[in-house]
Order: sequence, then structure tokens, then C-alpha cells
Amino acid sequence: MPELPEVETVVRSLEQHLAGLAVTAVDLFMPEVIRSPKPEQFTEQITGKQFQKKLGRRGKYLLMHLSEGLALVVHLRMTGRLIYCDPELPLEKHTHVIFHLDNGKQLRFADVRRFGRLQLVPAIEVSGLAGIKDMGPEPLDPEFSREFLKKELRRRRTRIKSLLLDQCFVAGLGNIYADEALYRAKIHPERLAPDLTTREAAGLHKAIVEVIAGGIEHRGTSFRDYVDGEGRTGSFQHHLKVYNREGLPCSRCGRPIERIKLAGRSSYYCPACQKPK
DNA sequence: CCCGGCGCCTGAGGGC
DNA sequence: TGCCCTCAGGCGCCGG
Repeated sequence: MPELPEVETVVRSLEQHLAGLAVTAVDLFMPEVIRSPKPEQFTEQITGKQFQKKLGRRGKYLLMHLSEGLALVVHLRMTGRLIYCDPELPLEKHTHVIFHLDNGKQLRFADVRRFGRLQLVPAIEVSGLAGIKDMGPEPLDPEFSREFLKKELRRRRTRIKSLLLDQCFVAGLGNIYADEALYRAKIHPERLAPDLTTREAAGLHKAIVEVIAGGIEHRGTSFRDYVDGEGRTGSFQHHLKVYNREGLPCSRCGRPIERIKLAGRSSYYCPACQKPK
């Protein structure tokens, strides 16, 4: 569930605590969650390294810069959590990695479904990593402009919802924010991308920027599993207009929100405000 | 090349 | 009460 706003919130909440701390030891309970290097090397290489002042993010990836030019790259996928805490805090079930820190605290990685991955790489290689290399622009960067969006829509022969979920198109959108953006732009999720008008593209651009900025402002959507780096929930779930609201009245017209399956996922939309055309 | 669909995982929730 | 099925969805991978 962590999409861009949730990952950004984790970054901001961890940054203040981790800056300057060194890793003194690592407990690796589930080596499978380490994507690279080999588990023993991962543990050996990260031990003694210090977290830099700033943590970064690219799309849904957390970029944790360390001393000696290393970077810990983390993808939380669906249920992953990174929590900074006291060692006394009871171990949450499915805790797979514990980083012991030189102030006596811990950074823990837990993940019920074990989809999340950690990777330790030279920082200069981050931009070339699979999953990051071909990633589209950050939705809040100037590079993600109306013109860019319109041009991409014309180029891609797919349904608009699928395109919004494609990280090569724009970084960081997942199922929740994609549905919310389409609702705000009044565009049916099954519309073909090249069929959107210039006006609709402009509206969609605005909706994407607003919904992502709103998500960050409210510290993410805690719909199911998500909490930030201090274990706190976000509040954007209270501002969702369509996601997980099947049968509930549309806030614009009162018609019940509907749910369809699209590319294997649920898509929520208002049948009156978002016409198929 | 580009798109759609499946598998990976566990737990929650619904039907019977 | 318990069992089984479906669903949750990000992304790598494969096939058409």
C-alpha cells in the first residue's frame, strides 16, 4: 500500500532520527528479503556505516544514503514497514531485519507478506537500478508537466488507469491515488489514454498533483497496514472520495460509487461523474 | 516492443 | 465453530 505519499512520510519521519547514527550490528532473520548483495556481505558491508543527514526517495523507493558512498535502497511493496524504535519495544510478528544503532535504538524492517526488498549498493549506482532506471518523472517535479502528460497519453495505447499505475509513466502512483486522481479529473478508468482530450489531460495533471500533495500533507493513507517510521498512522483515508467506497454516495452527485476489476485490481469510480464515453 | 495476466505471500473477512 | 474461498496490490516475469 505504501505509495509515494506514504514513502515520503516514512522518509521524513526516519530522517530526523537516523541522521548521523551508525549501524553497530544487524540481525537478519529472513535473508530472502535482501535483494543484493548476498546476506553475509550485506550484513558485513553495512555494519559500521553511518546514515547521512538526508534520506531520499524515488517513486516508491526509499534511498537511505550511508557513509563511504553506500546506499540502502528499500521497497516496502504492500505491507513493508521501517520502524525506528527502542530495543524494548516488543518484536512485531514478521520482523525480518533489525539494524542496531550506536545510540542504543533500532531500525526494524517488518513485512507480513514478504514482498518488500532491501538492497545495499554504491550510491552512484542507484539511478541505474532495475525499477529505478526507467522510472518516469516525480509527479511533483516540473518535469511532470501538462505537456509531458499529454504527449505520453498519445504515445501509449492502454487504458488510463493502467497507465497511471505504470511507474515508467509517472513515479509513485498506486491503486489508491490513481483512482482518486481519476475521480477528481472526472475520467473513467477504462478510457483509452490517447482518447483523452487536451482539456481532460490538463485536468488529470492537476488532479494527480493535488492528490499526491494532499496525501503527503496528511501523512499518507492508513487504510490497512501503513504506518510511518515512528509507527504512526496517516489521515488521508478520511479524504478519499472513491477508493474502498463501493456503494457509498459520490460526494459530488450522490450516486453510489461502483467497483470494477481492471488489470487484476479493483477500480473505484462514480458512474455518473466518470462516464465511459 | 508493448500490453495483459499471473505468481509471490499472509491475514482478514464473508458464506455456509 | 471451523473451513474454504476471495481479496488486498506492487512489481518481476512471461507469453501472445
